[in-house]
Amino acid sequence: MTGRDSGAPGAGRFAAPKGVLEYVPPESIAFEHVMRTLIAAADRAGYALIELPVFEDTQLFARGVGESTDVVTKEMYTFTDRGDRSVTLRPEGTAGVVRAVIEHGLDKAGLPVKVRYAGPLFRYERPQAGRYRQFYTVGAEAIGVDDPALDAEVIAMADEGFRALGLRDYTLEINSLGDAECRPAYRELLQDFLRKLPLDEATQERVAVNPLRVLDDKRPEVRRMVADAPLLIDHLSTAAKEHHTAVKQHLDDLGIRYVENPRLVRGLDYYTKTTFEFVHPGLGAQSAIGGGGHYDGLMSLLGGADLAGIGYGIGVDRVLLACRAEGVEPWSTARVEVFGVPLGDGARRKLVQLAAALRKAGVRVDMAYGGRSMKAGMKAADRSGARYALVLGDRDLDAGTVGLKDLSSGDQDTVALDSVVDEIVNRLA
RNA sequence: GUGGGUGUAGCUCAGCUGGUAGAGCACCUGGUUGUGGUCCAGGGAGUCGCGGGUUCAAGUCCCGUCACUCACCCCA
Repeated sequence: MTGRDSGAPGAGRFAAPKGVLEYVPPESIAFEHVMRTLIAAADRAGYALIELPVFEDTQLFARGVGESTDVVTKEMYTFTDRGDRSVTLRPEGTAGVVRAVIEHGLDKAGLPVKVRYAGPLFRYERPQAGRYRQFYTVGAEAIGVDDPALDAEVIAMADEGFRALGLRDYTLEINSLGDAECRPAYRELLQDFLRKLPLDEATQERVAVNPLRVLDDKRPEVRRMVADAPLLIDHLSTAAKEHHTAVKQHLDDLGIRYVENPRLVRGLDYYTKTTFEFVHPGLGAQSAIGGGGHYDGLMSLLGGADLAGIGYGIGVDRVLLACRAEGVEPWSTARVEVFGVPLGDGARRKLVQLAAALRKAGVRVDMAYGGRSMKAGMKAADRSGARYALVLGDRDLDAGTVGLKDLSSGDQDTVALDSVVDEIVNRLA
């Protein structure tokens, strides 16, 4: 069964691949609004677009994200191309950005390097509410300067994006994962603790390869067992502790509310010091609408200079779910501002010209096509969400006028054909 | 990878112990020979996910299969 889908409605037709979300009108309007709003927040802080491939050398992710992570061990879309290279659809954004920064020497031209990106990520998982195999993120990274103020800036950008959309019911959680000085010792301490617990086999394995993640287990029985586990926050190095304190100070200064979650661990190995997650209750079993953190070793690990970085990834699909859950809808579903309704061939010919002229003037315009009745045309005008209908018949044409109807009030004025573009531009201004 | 739920019109769904496929919404046309959002009338549209079985007869029962969906695990 390749490509065909005999189980889909209309058997024998093609269906989208499993686990992908598609945005078709009118939902796509909301999707695009969310995406643009999130991007705009990063843009205002001086993060420039970086446009990268959606697939990379498999080893980039294996090494960068971490061999022991779930993402690498079981969630990558990996395939061999015709040149016998192993490539992988990007499961996250940061590794590719760091690779590109190194490859193009962006870190040689002044620090920090501040870039943003937006697009699809891919993870081979069983789909469910808020979790898809192809999902959309908006991300930003600041690389090359190790300053808690940058951590705060990145968090504030995400917060600002959510706020601009009108979201309220989310919570910012923060934690510190320590640094190269304190993390190894703590790791051993934690392993010693965890090894004494009667954990299931899979979890014991996790204790061996990635013990921090056991702290983040959702299962109540595991939660109970690790309730008394030593926490990294109590074992931070002086530098990591200062960094953490400074980040919180900045957040306080900015009036950004947060809760400290000492068990917040992220699924990717490269995080150090600050980690954060924005959680929202309206996503089914998922919780994070965005998250990110600080990474000290990733640049050098991937062959670049020993520079720190901080970044976030925001899930556009999940933010949209959050908007729906909160009932916020800050986008307009109006496709156009003006809709032309012609009656007769001469009128249609003139309206085609008027539409073009209005578009040239920056007005969004559509019109009724297909030579149908005026009633059908008005119906289409109504559905388009336009504020004004331009009603033109051959009688008006002879008189050199056109009907300009306000679709919400129903009032209609007669306007001279040669001044109607100016009239509309003025009214919309 | 493991488990639950669901597949009937474009959408949301009804369809009882088997008996000739339905509703609402949407869409199209007309009522209104040049005016939408309300109302009325009419219309188009479904291999009832797919395959097999039982039966005189299957949307309905049985088996298989596929898909979707929710959840576990984990994350955006």
